[in-house]
Amino acid sequence: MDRAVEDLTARARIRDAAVRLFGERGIEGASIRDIAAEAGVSSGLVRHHFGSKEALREACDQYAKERMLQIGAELTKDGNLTGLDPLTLHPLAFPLQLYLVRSMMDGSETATALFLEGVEAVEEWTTSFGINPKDRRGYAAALAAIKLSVFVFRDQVSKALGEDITTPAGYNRIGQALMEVFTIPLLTQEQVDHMRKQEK
Amino acid sequence: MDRAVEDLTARARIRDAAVRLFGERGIEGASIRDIAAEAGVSSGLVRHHFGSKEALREACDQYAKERMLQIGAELTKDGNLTGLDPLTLHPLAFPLQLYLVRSMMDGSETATALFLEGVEAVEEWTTSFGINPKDRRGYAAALAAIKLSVFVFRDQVSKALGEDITTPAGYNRIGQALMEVFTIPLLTQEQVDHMRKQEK
DNA sequence: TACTTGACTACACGATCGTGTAGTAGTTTG
DNA sequence: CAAACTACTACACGATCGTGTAGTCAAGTA
Repeated sequence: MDRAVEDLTARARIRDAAVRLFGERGIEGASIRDIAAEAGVSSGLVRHHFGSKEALREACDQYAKERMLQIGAELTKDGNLTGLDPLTLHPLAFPLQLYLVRSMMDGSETATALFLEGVEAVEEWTTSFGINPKDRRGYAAALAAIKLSVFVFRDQVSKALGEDITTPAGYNRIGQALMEVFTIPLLTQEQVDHMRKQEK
Repeated sequence: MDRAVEDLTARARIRDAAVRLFGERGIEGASIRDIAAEAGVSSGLVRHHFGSKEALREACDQYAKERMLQIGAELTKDGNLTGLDPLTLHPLAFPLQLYLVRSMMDGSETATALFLEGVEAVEEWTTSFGINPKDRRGYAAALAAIKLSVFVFRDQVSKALGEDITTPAGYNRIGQALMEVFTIPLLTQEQVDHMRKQEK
């Protein structure tokens, strides 16, 4: 990050603090006073700049979405990312993802829209790479959810691995493991068909 | 469910209401008064039976974990489940999963312990089925997280599919899609190796 | 200089939170 | 029969919540 914290405007500091605290503690769990303290301003200034807590949340939604798209564009431009890479855990995206997941779980439309865009991106990716599942949409939705899963349960996964997956080393390890999931076929088509008949 | 709601003791009704509301709104988002109203009792009775909100949460943790293991045992006993089935979305497990995920995100040790047990179960499953990833532990952790992913983003996935995945029809559809993820290899081993070199 | 405007703070408001206290009704127990 | 215990309610407490109001201060503008 090339921006020093003290160089940011108060409004930006508030927004960054809100994304962080909302993401860490949930929307209900982070108070305006907490956010103001984190940003080093009075609680009244939060209201001055954003009007209400709900409006602050929407501003965070918008900002997080734009930043995520921006970061995604930059990383894919360098050509070192495929549609499957766990961009999710990239240091720049980390607090934004944390926030967006919380916001999704709280029913945010903006965050949900970003998920849907992700599904469509995966859909196009499978098409262009010649992957043809029977239910492309369902397949893409499952993959989009999977891309976020390791992130949502980062604490649990870290504990299982005995290694913090938010560090570069751990991030690489779980990334490799995730790749292996997509490399080793766990089931044969016959098994899947057999299961389908059994289910209801 | 063979138990009628009105037949449950007040304590059980409170616990069920707490699991439901904690799961839907998060721990901070559900007040003791909300839970009491949902259970049809006074807020004082919640305190009488559980002592404090934190103690109520721990009781819910314990109950949800036991019920999940119980349900899992019953379903696998019938022999119509493999280690990969999205038990996650089973009607019986649904509110429990909802709660456990929220509890995990709030740092619950009991819920995290359940996740770790899930990782170990997947580890044993891969071993007995002759699946040999380079990092078995990491592989199992990724799979454990994936099993929960579709569930966490059920609203988003439902919206992407235009079909509620908590209904039997939608549940089958996303289940099939998830199976396909494990059936179609997305990457070759060479691609994975190539990626590994690129990363850092 | 006088006026406006935007960033910012201090403080008080009603509501709601988790919790504490006191007490009632019904059953059990000696 | 009296004492004890359990399930349960009503109500009040201090703290904290989001929000509202009033005002300070600095910069720009006519």
